[in-house]
Amino acid sequence: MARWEGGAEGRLVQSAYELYLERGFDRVTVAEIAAHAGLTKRTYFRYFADKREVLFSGATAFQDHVVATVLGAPASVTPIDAVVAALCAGGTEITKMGEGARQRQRLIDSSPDLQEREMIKMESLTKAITEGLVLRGAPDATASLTAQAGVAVFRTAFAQWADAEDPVEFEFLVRDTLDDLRSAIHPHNVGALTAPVNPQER
Amino acid sequence: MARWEGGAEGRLVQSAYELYLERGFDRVTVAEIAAHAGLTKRTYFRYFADKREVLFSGATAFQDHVVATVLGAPASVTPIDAVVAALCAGGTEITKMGEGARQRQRLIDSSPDLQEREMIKMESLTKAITEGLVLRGAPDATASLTAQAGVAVFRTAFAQWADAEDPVEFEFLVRDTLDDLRSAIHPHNVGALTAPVNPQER
DNA sequence: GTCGTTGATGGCACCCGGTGTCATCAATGT
DNA sequence: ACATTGATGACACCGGGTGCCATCAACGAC
Repeated sequence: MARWEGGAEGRLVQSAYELYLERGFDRVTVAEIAAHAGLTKRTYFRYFADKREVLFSGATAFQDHVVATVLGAPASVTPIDAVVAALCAGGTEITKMGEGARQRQRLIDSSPDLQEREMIKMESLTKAITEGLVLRGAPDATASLTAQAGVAVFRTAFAQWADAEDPVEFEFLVRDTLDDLRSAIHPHNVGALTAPVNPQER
Repeated sequence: MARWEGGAEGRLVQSAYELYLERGFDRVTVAEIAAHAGLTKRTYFRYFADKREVLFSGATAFQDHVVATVLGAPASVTPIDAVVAALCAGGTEITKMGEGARQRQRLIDSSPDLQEREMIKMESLTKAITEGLVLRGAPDATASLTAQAGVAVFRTAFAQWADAEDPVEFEFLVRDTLDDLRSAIHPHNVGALTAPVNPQER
């Protein structure tokens, strides 16, 4: 029996990754994960709220780290730069996990259920960053939009990193992505919105 | 028996809204929704993939409409303006539902499960818009970031509309929000990212 | 008119995710 | 030795979701 051998939570995480990667998320039952870790289904649900949460155990730590970095940025740094820098630093930590991080991302991308969960984690991250920016003195609307933009940059850059064949510096990807976003949003033709604002019927 | 009375899907949607709004999403069972519509649980799952999907039956139509509007915009319009104009037009249609749309949004905001589903619908919308922009000739990265920015603007503006006490013109909210995003992203201090890129330890 | 065919529905058994409740067992302190 | 505490197991239960087959109305062919 593995009972009382300690490290139950870690064993559950390990078992979950092994089985999910081997068979796919929806072809594994919670009871199997628990048994593979020498535990039972009931014990699994004492550590994780549901079947998906075991893959997001590090999410709160990541979020707290990012928010702390935002709050620690000098007041002279603009909100968007503070957010992007914080996400860049946090993301760089993740990329140090190397192939493991890529595997996890591929696993999440393979299941709609897991994508849903990742989306809401990103939403939670966005809201936390927004609060941090408000604490720094930014207006509510600015804070929220800045957080959303920063997270969009992070997601895009991280997806590129995970897809890349050869190892890439995450920081460079983030910088380029932020530049891309800026030029994509830049009002080349001022007032272009006003004229064809209602081209409804075809 | 309501069997063979037709309009089964519509009756299910109606029943779901009534019960969800009355008791809250997680205090209603699918069997109850079906019974309230004179049908059975089994029939419910022939029309909707799961318990949540009944609240998102119009999502694909909205998405298709937005994408079609993007594709129909003149080539002279910039991607971001095309996306925002399309989402503005689609959103204006939704706001015509009035209090019903607000009720639905409050319902979704009251349940994490429903928020997850809404997130993935927004993600689907973002991907569809991205494809549309690529068809218009935009580079992949630009298309994706533009779509994400546009959807962020839409979400922010719609949330403001749903929260507002007095009736507001959705188009004005969208315009203001896009302006806010632009100024939030604008590089006031060029190069601010390079210096404190790694303020990790506190 | 009767007879197949078709499509929508009901009924039922089943699996699995998730929870409430209580029993069990090891470690620890007195 | 004994009580306490905390983690675990065992079990019953609910509800979401599915596979499979039976049933029934409508419709067309003859």
